[in-house]
Amino acid sequence: MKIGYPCINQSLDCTSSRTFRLASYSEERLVETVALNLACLQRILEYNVQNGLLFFRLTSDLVPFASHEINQFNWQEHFKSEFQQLGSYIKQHNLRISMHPDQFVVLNSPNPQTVKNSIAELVYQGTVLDLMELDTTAKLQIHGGGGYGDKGAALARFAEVYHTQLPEAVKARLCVENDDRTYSLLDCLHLHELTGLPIIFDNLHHECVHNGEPMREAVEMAASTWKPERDGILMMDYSAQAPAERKGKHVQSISEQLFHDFLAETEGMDMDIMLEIKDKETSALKAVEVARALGRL
DNA sequence: CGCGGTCAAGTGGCT
DNA sequence: AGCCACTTGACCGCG
Repeated sequence: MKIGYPCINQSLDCTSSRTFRLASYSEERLVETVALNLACLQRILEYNVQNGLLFFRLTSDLVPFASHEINQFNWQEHFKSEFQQLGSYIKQHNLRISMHPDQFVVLNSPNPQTVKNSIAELVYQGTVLDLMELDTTAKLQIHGGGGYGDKGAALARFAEVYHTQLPEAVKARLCVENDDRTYSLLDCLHLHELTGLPIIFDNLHHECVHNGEPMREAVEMAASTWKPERDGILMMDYSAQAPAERKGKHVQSISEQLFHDFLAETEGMDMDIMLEIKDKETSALKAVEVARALGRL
């Protein structure tokens, strides 16, 4: 089991998510920003290794406007050795890596332009992992997309796009996550049957939208969709509901008791856990302690 | 130099 | 009908 946090480290004085406005786009600005982002990413990875945080999600902002038509620069070639060195460090320390294309990536949209943009974004993020020379256990996680009033038809459209439009390099890394309002675990299983995509499990989303499966059973169902030799072990997002806030909103800081309870409920199961909690590595470090005390790490 | 409106992109639930 | 949240704030113009 590996534990981690997404994208941003609040203890360091750098960010790998630097970007700029489209209006101020220039090649010079792009090169400068990517160089700073990659340098910061190396520092974050070193922090993670030193602190036993072996699972990390790379920010989508590593290369600003990477899938936008304004960006015609060959950043892949220009930063080839930097990516390769980052990948080498990742492999050397046996880190698990994921990326999470944002809400604009909708493979089942009725709008062909949206689908096209979504695929371009997936190609970009897959390319980052390819340039790092990571195997296909490094994943790209997306949601099912919109429901459009007919989830069955929407999932069939997703599968159609998957089979006819996605490059193999993307398909090999893609996984789909249950979301907190449209696609439940069972809906994702349906999509898994249509495509073979592994399901990345989110416990808080499952609490929001489910079909009565107890937590342990739900984790087992998601885990069964991962082919160990291709996908590695189950990845999951862990969070808890922010008290007195809108349903699905993430807590500020981990409840060690709730996390302990979750680990107890999934005793004997192996998975890598991404903590989607506002205070980032602070909670991740606490989670590592809880897992260690239970002999899970 | 700090504040706050705005930022490439989609969707659906809530007010 | 418009706002908000989403895996994550950061940028930049203005006072």
